[in-house]
Amino acid sequence: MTTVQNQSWRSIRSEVVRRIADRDWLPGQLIPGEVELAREFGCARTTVNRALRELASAGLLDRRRKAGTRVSLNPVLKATLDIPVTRLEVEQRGAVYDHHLLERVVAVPPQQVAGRLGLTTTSRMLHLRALHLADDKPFLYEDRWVNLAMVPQILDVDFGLISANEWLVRNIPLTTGDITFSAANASPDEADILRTTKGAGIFIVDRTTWAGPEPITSVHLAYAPGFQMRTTI
Amino acid sequence: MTTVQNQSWRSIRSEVVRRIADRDWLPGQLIPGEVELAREFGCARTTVNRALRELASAGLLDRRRKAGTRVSLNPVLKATLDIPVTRLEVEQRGAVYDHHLLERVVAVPPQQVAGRLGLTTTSRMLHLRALHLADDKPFLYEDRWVNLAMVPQILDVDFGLISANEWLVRNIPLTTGDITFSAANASPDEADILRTTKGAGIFIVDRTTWAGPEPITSVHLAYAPGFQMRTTI
DNA sequence: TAGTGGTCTAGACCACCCT
DNA sequence: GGGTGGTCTAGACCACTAC
Repeated sequence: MTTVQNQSWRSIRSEVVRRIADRDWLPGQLIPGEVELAREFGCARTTVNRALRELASAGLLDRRRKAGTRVSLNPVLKATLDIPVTRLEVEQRGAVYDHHLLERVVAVPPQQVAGRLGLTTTSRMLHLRALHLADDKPFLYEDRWVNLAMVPQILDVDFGLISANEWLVRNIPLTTGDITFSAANASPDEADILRTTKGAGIFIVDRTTWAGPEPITSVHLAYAPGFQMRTTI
Repeated sequence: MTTVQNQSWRSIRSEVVRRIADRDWLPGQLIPGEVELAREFGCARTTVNRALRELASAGLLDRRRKAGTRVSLNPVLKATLDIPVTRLEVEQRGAVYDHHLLERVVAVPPQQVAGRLGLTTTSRMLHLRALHLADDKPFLYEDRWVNLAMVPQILDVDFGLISANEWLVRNIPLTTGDITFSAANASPDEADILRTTKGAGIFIVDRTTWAGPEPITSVHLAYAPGFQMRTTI
């Protein structure tokens, strides 16, 4: 047994990754316990625990009390998407950001939107439609409903100065929600707004947001053709 | 000052999240140091550190030595996508999985593919085209190139038994890479294979995979219309 | 019920970097 | 220079669960 001294938890993590990559430890195989690894690496069990815990949360290891730690059989690929405010998304692409408010009206939302938000009542909500521009070209068409019962102060916001997107992020911290990504064909309206042709394949994001148990907003985003969302694994 | 005893790091995390949500601590604001919080919560500094570290990695806090810990000004929304093997993706939707190999040939890849993989040579690669089915309906069309210099043993695989996707995950552990999500209009070929109409909006995933410094595979995935990718924040 | 990982402690030293 | 977070230690108790 090789004993390596003065290893930080990162080194231990690397070594474990190496053993998996080199197939010293095969998928599904039980690896030594924390105590034994601590002996081998010449460090405290806490340090080994830190390394293995990180790898487990990354999906590379499966850990269970009493059962021990195994190399994952089906290492689920985890892609982390950073979804910034639209303004930053545009600026990160090296373009100049601008946005236009297309519609701002208080109305009763369609059944579909109310359902997504878990609202059975027919209470009135704020309906916003906006176009986000990158270098004066259409980038993203946003169709949003905001729950006025939760965010009444949004009625006073000047959306010429700040987008609803950005205002909500700044004023309603710590929201949870779900996101759906899909593809669609541009409707005539969407094609007109995004200055493309009807039927063009467009990238769609639907997001519903909650602050604790209370629904805040539901938004439908249609990106202009050519849009790509990138990430690294 | 309220002192709470016997708090686990999860409780501390919750309390910090509450203070941010309730705006006791405003975005950009410096929060108390670990030592002071440990005093307040009646626990060891290590425990506070664990809680704050997790929140920092979630993007909710910004931490710097000497500068202290601040509430993030622009909490970037982080969506984590779990990308399982296609077979599991289908089965998780409650459908029966099947797949057909459409083409399997060794050839020189087009310039675009070689470029993505960082290969300037015109070395031959394995070209695979396959259709993944859910309940006998087209689910995903896969167009893949595999670097034979790195994975020669893939020539012996019977892709009637296991998809290339699954074989690679099982036999080349620990890959890195990049993923691009986009929308497109189905080409005549794609429409034919996916049994849809030409021009239908389809969800596209392009993934290039590396094992350390060596390129392994580049794959183009076209999902059947109606496909949605979901996640929770 | 025994073995494994999960967590907490009290203390220590160090790296970083703002002032 | 000094204050902050980053990490490590040695030990302890506990929760879970396979056996």
